[in-house]
Order: sequence, then structure tokens, then C-alpha cells
Amino acid sequence: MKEYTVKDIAKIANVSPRTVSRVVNEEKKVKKETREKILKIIKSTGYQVNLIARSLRKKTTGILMVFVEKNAANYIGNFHNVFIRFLDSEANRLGYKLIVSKSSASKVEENKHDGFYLLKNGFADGAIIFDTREIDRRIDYLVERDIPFVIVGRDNVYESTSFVNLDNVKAGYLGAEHLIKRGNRSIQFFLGDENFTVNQDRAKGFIQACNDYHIKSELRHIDYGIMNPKSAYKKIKNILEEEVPDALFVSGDQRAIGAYHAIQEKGLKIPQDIAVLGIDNIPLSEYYYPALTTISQSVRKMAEGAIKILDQQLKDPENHKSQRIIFQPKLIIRDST
DNA sequence: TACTGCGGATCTGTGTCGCT
DNA sequence: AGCGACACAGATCCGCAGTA
Repeated sequence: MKEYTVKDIAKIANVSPRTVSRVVNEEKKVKKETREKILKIIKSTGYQVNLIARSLRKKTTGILMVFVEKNAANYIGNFHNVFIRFLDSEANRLGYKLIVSKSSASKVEENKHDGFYLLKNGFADGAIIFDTREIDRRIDYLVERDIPFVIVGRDNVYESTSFVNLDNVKAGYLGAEHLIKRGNRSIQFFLGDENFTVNQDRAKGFIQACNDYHIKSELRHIDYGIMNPKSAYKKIKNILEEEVPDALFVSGDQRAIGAYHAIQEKGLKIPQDIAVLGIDNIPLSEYYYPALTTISQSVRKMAEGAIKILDQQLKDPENHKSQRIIFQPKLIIRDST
């Protein structure tokens, strides 16, 4: 099938290519009849704008690259899923398209198939990075090349970077405090990869609350490396062989489902025998049985904030300054605690 | 003849300017 | 207001002049 170009449409409509371009881009100052005639031809020919040519001329693509950590990429959990959905709808609202790509905090640019290669070569205008670590090569890379980006998480290395983040120290604190206040004394805390700043911060808040409420150090345990429901299942299963803690605090609602399985398999009741508390408030969590008590992050507002910051950077690169928005976590009490 | 190096044309869509 | 002419984005291709 023939691929039509503006020239073809212009010829058929007996106008200049520039006029067709005006119609396609919904610019004003085109007579109603002319516009309708051109739209009709566009419809019948199936003409579509050549995005590469447009990007060439405009020097922007309207594409934003979303990077999730490579280790997490084979496990993009429900939280990422929900977050990216909000990012996408906000991006679309402002006229951007999103592309999700895997990446690694330890190295970039080794793979010609990944998003950094595309970004560097002008196939995207800016980036959003998830799952940051204290030392994150991806951030170095973007800063060095002066590529606009926003972090979902935090960064303490550069002053110039922008991010949206949950107050994760507070989230850890809030969770521990809630469990302690409901009488739990032995608490197990499951966290993901220790290198992620989010987990470091949550651990910090957890320990702080335990100290403030004088929970003995032998009664509180932190386990890192709980990356998915399977590892949560395995870990709590092992723990339950030895002893039953009063409460299990799981960073990530989705992982809590694995813990539920092991606990119920053992014949224990939630929350009577062991309380379970999550973080994220993913949409599924209220349908767990019993419904999961969790710590909510305002994902929609964070996503909107991230896109807004990036949009400002792209529209006015000269005057952009670092913007950092910290969102407060909120305890959602349901039936599992 | 075989090859190198260079300038200009090409691709498509749009910014700018100017004409009616 | 409504439209067209021209120039241009950047990589690549093509043809031609010049050299070995």
C-alpha cells in the first residue's frame, strides 16, 4: 500500500503542504471548508504523519522514556504497573507518549537495545527513573549529558536533580508504630534489595520507631532481599518453623500475598496469630482475605508531579531548577492488623 | 581504470515570513 | 484571516572532479 505524505495530500487537495500540516496539527487560521476537505482526504487515504520527519524538524519527539531497574524488570510489580498507568495518562494529557524500558543502576549504555541508547540518540526528550540506588550510574549518565529527567525516589548525590518521593522513613516509622500500638512486640520486617534507597529509608524509619517505643532489638528483625511473593512465602515459611512473630510488616503489598499463603498454610490466623501490614495500597490489597492493612502512597499525585516537573524542564530548559516533592504516607487500616 | 573526497540532492514535516 | 514560498532539521545517497 502506498504511504501518503503531506505532499500527496496537498496535491490532491490542491493546497500547499504547509496547509495540510496546519490541519494535521490543529492550527488555527485554516478556512473551515479547506480544513474539512483536507480531513476528508486524510481519512480516505489513511495518511499518517511521519514522526521521524516531524522530530527531525522540531528537534523533539514528544516521547518520555520510563526506566525501571533491570533486576526488577523481569518482575515489574503491581505498584510499578499502577504508577506507570498514572504517568501515562498524565503524559498523554500533556501531549507526550511514554516508552517503558529496563535499565540498571550499576551500568548504562552497554546495550544498544535499551532505552538509554534511544534517549541519547534523540529518540526521546526526557526520562523518568524508578528504583534508584545511592550510587546510580543512570543518574550520572543523565546529568553528564544534560538530559532532562525526574526520579521517582530520591537522590542525594546531585543538587540539580529533581524527584518525587514518598517519605519512606515516615512509612517505615508509621508501620512499626501502628503494629506496636496494637500490642505487637516481635516484628518481622520484609524489604527488597538493600541497595535501593527506598528500602534503606523504610528500614531507618522502622528502627527509629522500634527505638522510640523501646522494642527490644532481639524482637525486631529486618530481612532484605524479599523481592517477590515467592521469596516472601519462602522466608516466612522458614521463620514460622522456628517461632511465630506477633506481626509481619511487608514492604510491598504484592509480596504480602506470598506471606498470606505461607501463614494460612501453617493454619495460622491473620491477624489473631500474626498481624500483616503492607505498603503501597495497590488496588488488589483490599480484596486480600483478610483485607490488607497497608500504608498508602498517593501514586496519582506523585505521577502527576513527576510529569509536571519534567514538562517544565522540557519547555523551559534554561530556567529549570531542582524540584523535589515529598509525599506523606497514610495508614489504611483494614482487617489484617 | 579504480578509487577518494566533496558538494549537493534527497527524505518529510514545519518554522518563519510575507502576500492578498 | 488564510494561505503559500522558502528554508531547514540530520543522515545518507549519488554523481562528478580529481588523483594515483
